Amino acid sequence: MTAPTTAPASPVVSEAWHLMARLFQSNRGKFFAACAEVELSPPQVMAMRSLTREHPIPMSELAGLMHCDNSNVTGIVDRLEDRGLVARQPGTQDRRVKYLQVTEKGVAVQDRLQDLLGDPPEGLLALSPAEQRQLLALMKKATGGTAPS
Amino acid sequence: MTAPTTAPASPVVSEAWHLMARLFQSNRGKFFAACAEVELSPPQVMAMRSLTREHPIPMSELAGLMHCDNSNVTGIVDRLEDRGLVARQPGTQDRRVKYLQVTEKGVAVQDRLQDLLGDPPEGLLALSPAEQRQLLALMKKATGGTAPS
DNA sequence: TATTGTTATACTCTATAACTATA
DNA sequence: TATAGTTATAGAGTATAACAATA
Repeated sequence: MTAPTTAPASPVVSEAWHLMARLFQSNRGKFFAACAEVELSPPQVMAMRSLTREHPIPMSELAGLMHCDNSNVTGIVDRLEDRGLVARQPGTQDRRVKYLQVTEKGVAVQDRLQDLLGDPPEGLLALSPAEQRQLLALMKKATGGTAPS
Repeated sequence: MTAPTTAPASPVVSEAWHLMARLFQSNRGKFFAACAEVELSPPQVMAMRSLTREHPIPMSELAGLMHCDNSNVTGIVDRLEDRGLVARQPGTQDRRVKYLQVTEKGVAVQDRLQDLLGDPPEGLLALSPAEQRQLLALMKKATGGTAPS
């Protein structure tokens, strides 16, 4: 990993990336609307979207996913816990770590967020079925190296 | 616009969108690193990325682009102006509006940010030239409806 | 001694409402 | 009166450092 094998970006893929970025940018309004809908701040929503009912993770892992410090997560989780959306569970092996358990109420919020945010932006729906399959194949290849965690 | 003509999302395009979102998510680390590099906060970086030297825009337009209130932009622009990256220019026609002019120093920061953030993520570079052209064609179609402003 | 999560601090972001200066 | 931007205020996010409990 010391020598980045990164091929230089061609103008073609650079423009494609730029347009992809635009697609995301134009989708941000939907994200803020969803935050307002569930009455959570954007970081709180990102936290809820990072957690799963099946696989509780430690505070520090959530901090990593959110690209912020452990100390920030303390406050964010405090507020989510105040609302009854998540619960801290001390680990059985290492009692320093606290696992984040999504509550029933939290799962309902997650489902609502999925309804609000899961659908692709309209631009993608304009693609024909064949083009949609093409796009999926390309994205599978592009994310193939990225482990699905 | 009252009857959304949105076709229901197929599983195919939904999965494609999900993978696109993952590509963006895995790119966020680069964004925060770029913020640290230029010593600006994420909102300040977003503001700098929203402005152009050639086409100054009013404060309120920047607020719209950033999906936040005018009053937030006041503080963000205050700090950018303190650093000499932008300048407020009162409009000649309507002296209430203030146009945001990027300074020389601001352009340098914009160029640096483009270096740090303009390149596509590695996953896209793994695509063959033919696939890259395919992706570009798809993105052009998907963003075709979205006016380039 | 090292690590997980919390607390303390200072600064920034955010929404809301009240204000000013223009129009 | 309406609008563009500012100011005031309170709550939330953020990085950093110091700290407690545990390992």
